[in-house]
Parts: sequence; C-alpha cells; structure tokens
Amino acid sequence: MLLCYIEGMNSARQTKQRNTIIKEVVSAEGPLSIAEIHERASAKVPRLGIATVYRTIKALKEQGRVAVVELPGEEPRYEPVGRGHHHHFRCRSCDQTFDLEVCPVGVPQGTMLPGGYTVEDHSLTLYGQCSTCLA
Amino acid sequence: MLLCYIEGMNSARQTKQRNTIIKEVVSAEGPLSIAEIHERASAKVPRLGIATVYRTIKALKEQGRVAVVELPGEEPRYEPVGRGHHHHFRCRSCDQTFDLEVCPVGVPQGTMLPGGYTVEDHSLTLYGQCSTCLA
DNA sequence: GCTTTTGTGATAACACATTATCAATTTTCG
DNA sequence: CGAAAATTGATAATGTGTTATCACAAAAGC
Repeated sequence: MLLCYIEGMNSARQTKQRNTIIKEVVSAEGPLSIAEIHERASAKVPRLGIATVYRTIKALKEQGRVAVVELPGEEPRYEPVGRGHHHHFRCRSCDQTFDLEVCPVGVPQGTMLPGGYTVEDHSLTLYGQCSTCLA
Repeated sequence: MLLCYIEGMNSARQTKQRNTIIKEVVSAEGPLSIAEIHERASAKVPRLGIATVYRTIKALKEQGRVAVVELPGEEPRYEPVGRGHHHHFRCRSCDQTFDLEVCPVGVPQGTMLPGGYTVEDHSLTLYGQCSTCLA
C-alpha cells in the first residue's frame, strides 16, 4: 500500500481516513501513539477503525515518512521524519508528549566514558509539568 | 511471599532458586531483564523455571528491594534499589546494559525550558560500544 | 454514472509477556 | 526424622498490542 499525500505520484488512493491520520501526525505537538492518533482522528472521521490507523502508520513507516519514537515504558509513538536530533518532554499531569528543541546532553558522539564505553548516540526523556498543567 | 536473604527475620524460606536470583541481580553490571536473570541463574540452578524468576522479582519489587528500569523499546529490567541517580549504557554489539556513574544532563530539577516545560526529572540512555566489544 | 480496484471497519487470529493453577518437591521446625 | 507448610516447574490461562480476514463501501478512471 502506498500513500500519496505528499509525493502525489503513486497508485495509492486518497481517503479522508488517511489524510486525517497524516494531518494529525504532522500537526501534533510531539510523537503520538496509535491510541492517540485514533482518538484525535476519530473526532474528524467518526467510526474510524483502529485497524486503519495501524495500517496507515505501517505504510508511512515503510515509506520512510514517519519514524518510531520509543520512550521508557511507553507504547511506540510516531512522528514525521526530518525533524533532526531532538528529545521529548512528558507531562506527568496530562500525559502528553512534546518535542523539545534543546539537547542538554554533554556527551558528543565518540566520547569515551569511564569504564571504556564509547558513545555513539543517546536518548533523553524529560519529565515534569507542561505550561498548561502548571497554570 | 517474603524473601529473607537480607532482612533474615520473616517467614519466607530460603531456596537455592531465590538466593541465586538475588545474587545475580545484585552482582550484575547493570539492570537485568527477566530473560537475562533466567539465563544467568539457570547456569547455577539447572531446570530453573521462568515462573520462579517472575515470582521472585515480583516479591522483591513489592518489598522495595528491587526497582524497575525501563529503557526505550526494551522489556523491563530490574536492579537493586539504593544505587541513587544514575543512567545506563547499552552496547549495540553485545546488547548488554551497564550502569553509568556520570550524569551528563544539564537540566537540573526546576529548570523551565523554552515552551514553558518545567523539568522534574529525566531519563537518559547512552548507546555505543562497550570496551570488550570495541577490542 | 458505471466498473474495477483499493480501502475500510468489525472482528477473529495471532504473538508475546506475565500470571494462575496444581501436583510434586523442598524447606522448616518440632 | 517426620509432618506441615511453602516453593517449584510445567503449563494453561490471561491480557494486551498488532495483524489478517472478508464483506461492504469508496475512490479512480473510463
């Protein structure tokens, strides 16, 4: 299955379900889980099946248009590719996940840590209160 | 069910299974998954059932003697409590998880990030090659 | 508009990690 | 040691997230 929302030149069909799902993922404040996508898209497409969300995300993944984001102890989330290196903030009140601009990790690639660990990459999740919940 | 390895004064019984499991968790280089505990303990207690590992870890958790460690996209791991704030390194070659001493995250508790996110805590996982695999 | 082809929704099937069950074994303690 | 009680191992049952199935609906192209 292919999707044509962006490339516009393959055999997949445009449906309101797919377009809505893609729009939700692209316009979200951070990566969304399948359940979150389903909730949001259902508001615009009543009776949207969860299987359609799985199918669409799977296709977008295979096309390299969305990436999986794994947070500790959470279900996989999905975000559009091309956002570059960034991290995530999780609000403990509303349980929303937000993209962050900052990277406060002082261990560049190639660093060797005490113990002989050579760092290639890192994954950081910050936890706290978002501005809405703090107010 | 209670375990008596450390406290020594409750009704639970000493078994080679439990003692072995606890020893493996305590002496490990980092947090272990159920499967990893089972593998290692099986070497010392042949025919050790996976259910016994689950049961023992569950009891230790309820006693507050082991803590759950969640890494992105991984099964839960377990480590003894009382190691304080620390992070983990995952070797991409041998897939082992190691405790780290360092905390290279420059976002102390209470920091407010651009976007109004107030930080309470963080979780960092470093990825790369351990010294053994690099050699 | 009509036909062909693909997509959808409901749900069954599946995969996997975890827990419950229970007869047999082991530990504890008199 | 011997009896009572707790633990174990094997496996069935469970829960949950994901995929497959299939009749019906919708999109694309003539």
